[in-house]
Amino acid sequence: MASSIHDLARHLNISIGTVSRALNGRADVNAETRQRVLEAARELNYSPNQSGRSLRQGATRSIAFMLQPHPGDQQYGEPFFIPFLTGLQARLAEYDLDLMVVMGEPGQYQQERLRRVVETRRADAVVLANTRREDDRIDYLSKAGFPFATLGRSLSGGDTYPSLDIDFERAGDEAVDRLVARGHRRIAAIRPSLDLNFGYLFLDGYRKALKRHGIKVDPGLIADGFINEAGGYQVTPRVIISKDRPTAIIFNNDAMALGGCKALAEMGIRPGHDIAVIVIVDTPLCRYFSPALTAFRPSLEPMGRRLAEMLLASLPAFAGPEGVRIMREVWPLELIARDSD
Amino acid sequence: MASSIHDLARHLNISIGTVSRALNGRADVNAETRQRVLEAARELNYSPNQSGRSLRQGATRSIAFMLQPHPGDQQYGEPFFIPFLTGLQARLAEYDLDLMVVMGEPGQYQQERLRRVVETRRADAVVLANTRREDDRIDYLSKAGFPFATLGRSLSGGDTYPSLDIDFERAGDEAVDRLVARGHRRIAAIRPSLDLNFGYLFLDGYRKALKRHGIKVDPGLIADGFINEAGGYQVTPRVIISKDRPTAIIFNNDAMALGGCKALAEMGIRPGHDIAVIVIVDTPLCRYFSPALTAFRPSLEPMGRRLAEMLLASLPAFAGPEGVRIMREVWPLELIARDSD
DNA sequence: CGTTTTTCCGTAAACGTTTACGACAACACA
DNA sequence: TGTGTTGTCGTAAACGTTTACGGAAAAACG
Repeated sequence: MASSIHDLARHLNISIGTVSRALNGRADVNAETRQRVLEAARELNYSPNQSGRSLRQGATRSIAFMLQPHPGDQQYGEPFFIPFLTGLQARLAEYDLDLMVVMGEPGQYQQERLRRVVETRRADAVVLANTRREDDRIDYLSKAGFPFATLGRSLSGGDTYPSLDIDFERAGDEAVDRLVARGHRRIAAIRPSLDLNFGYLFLDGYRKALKRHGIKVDPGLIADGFINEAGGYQVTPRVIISKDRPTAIIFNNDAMALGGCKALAEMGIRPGHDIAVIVIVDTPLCRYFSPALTAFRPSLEPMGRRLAEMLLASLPAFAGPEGVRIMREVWPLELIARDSD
Repeated sequence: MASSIHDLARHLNISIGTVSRALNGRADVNAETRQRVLEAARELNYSPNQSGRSLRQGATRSIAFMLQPHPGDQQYGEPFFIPFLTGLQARLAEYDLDLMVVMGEPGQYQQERLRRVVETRRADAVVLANTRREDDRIDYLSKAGFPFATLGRSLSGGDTYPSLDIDFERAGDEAVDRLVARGHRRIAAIRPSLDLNFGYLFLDGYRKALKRHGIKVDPGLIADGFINEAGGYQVTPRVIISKDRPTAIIFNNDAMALGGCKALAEMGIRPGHDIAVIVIVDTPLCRYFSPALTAFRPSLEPMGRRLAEMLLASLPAFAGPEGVRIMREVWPLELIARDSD
């Protein structure tokens, strides 16, 4: 069934060394012999066995994508990741690299799974998602000297690895800008309570913009909640209760925004009429919600492709003539103005 | 850095054969030696190199999931697949199997990518999604004798492989039932135009239920469109235009439903008021749309786990004491009644 | 023609495992 | 004591590649 390089060699009456060299485009093989080898390979339907290759070369030609569902995130997961994954795997495929997807149990750190991938050398590098502010996965990989890149920034590990993130500061900043320009002064911010770094980045931008506009930051207008619909539902009333009610809310997560809007509805407060709502990361849900939610949208598929490139550029085996480069990029979001603000 | 079985052997002054047997729980090794080996393995932080293992055993311990985006399906992909993938990979992980995700270019058949996986033996089996009515991927895998399972049914390949599908016939049937019970007699059906099998299955159920209720099937009430929002938007007016307007529409896809509702809105027809709308496969979008769309919902995460089990049961290396079994299952959907019908 | 260079190819080792086989010692049994 | 059995381990081959090395023939050069 599966023909090996030995079959080819026997069939052609030459040595396996020559066959291998011919197939790999080595210079020291006669043009005619190469031709014969290639023909025979087609004829015998030969493809190199990846396990043999991996063993000899010490490289598996596959990249692991570590996706960690947030706690409570069950039914439909993050729509966020499919387009990112699409881009990532598309670019990797161009380099003949495979993509392994490793998920953790929802809400559980995935150190074990990560260790397994690294120690059994199932992948040549990993891509981390759901980056935490302090991320022990990053510490582990740095210490182990295992190549990786992250989607999202982290305080861990220094500048030793490529990372690509969305510009949450700027999004927070621009959201405030937009709201202030529309006359709002009391602007609430709702973000996830976990150690997810983007919650901090968002808040930085939010604070900075308020300060620029001479608006005092009111801690009563900032709330943290579980990063899902229930969390948004639960925590939103807290910023509403305050005597001097906000006229606008910025949600740092789409699911939380949906839950928040539900809570608002129950309080008789209509987004887009009685209160302005902006969501920092757009998903299709924002578009179809009623009222359609104004949101900041990232370019996920291009980001996936880009992070693949950045990761490869950091790997000696794939680095171009300029040598290994550690790149860090922060990408802007695009404001999609809809009906909620 | 990476310690091999040789390092262990040298460290303990025993042969690599014994080390391997000890680690693999073979019977013919002294209890005390095994203890020493296990300790040394922990001490030297040893994990078996997967490439070496794969090469020797002729098995990679990884399963490929072939996900093929539909043409035109770009920004957010199918929210459908994340929970399925979660379940699939969770169960596979229990068997220490990895999940490789292979996507095709949107709208392009992925034969090439599939051949590559099979011929270079990068995976031990594959799981096919987006099953076509006649699917050349299935033909290829059957002919090649490569193990696989499918999410979705197909006419290709006979009953030689495990498959798990949603009961689209019954969903179509029940949707009609429900609408008839509410007084509707003119019920339109909109489905994808591609060769996707579920479009046919749905229509079977739809026709069967109409017949049971003594309602003649009106071809003017059935339309095929591109399986995305634009397709639904484009094709929905066709069934509306007919002189004797339908009072209800069943959409066989969530994206098409959203596009269809947009078209209806532009014609001044309000779902839930002027026309009843039911969607066959629920996604979060249906829930947040306004009006919230009544829809049939599958249990995707359990289905993912189940298909993993079914695939493994069909593999000699994993089959239990009953031996290899080829299972085919069709799972019911749950009706989520909302506001659109 | 002799020497050097180039071209091309075969040999064999190596990557890290698993496992069939046989060896040896200890033990049991008659 | 001789024979068979059992327990434990070492040896070596094998999986399918790639590649360092060396050698033979051909070509180039003086």
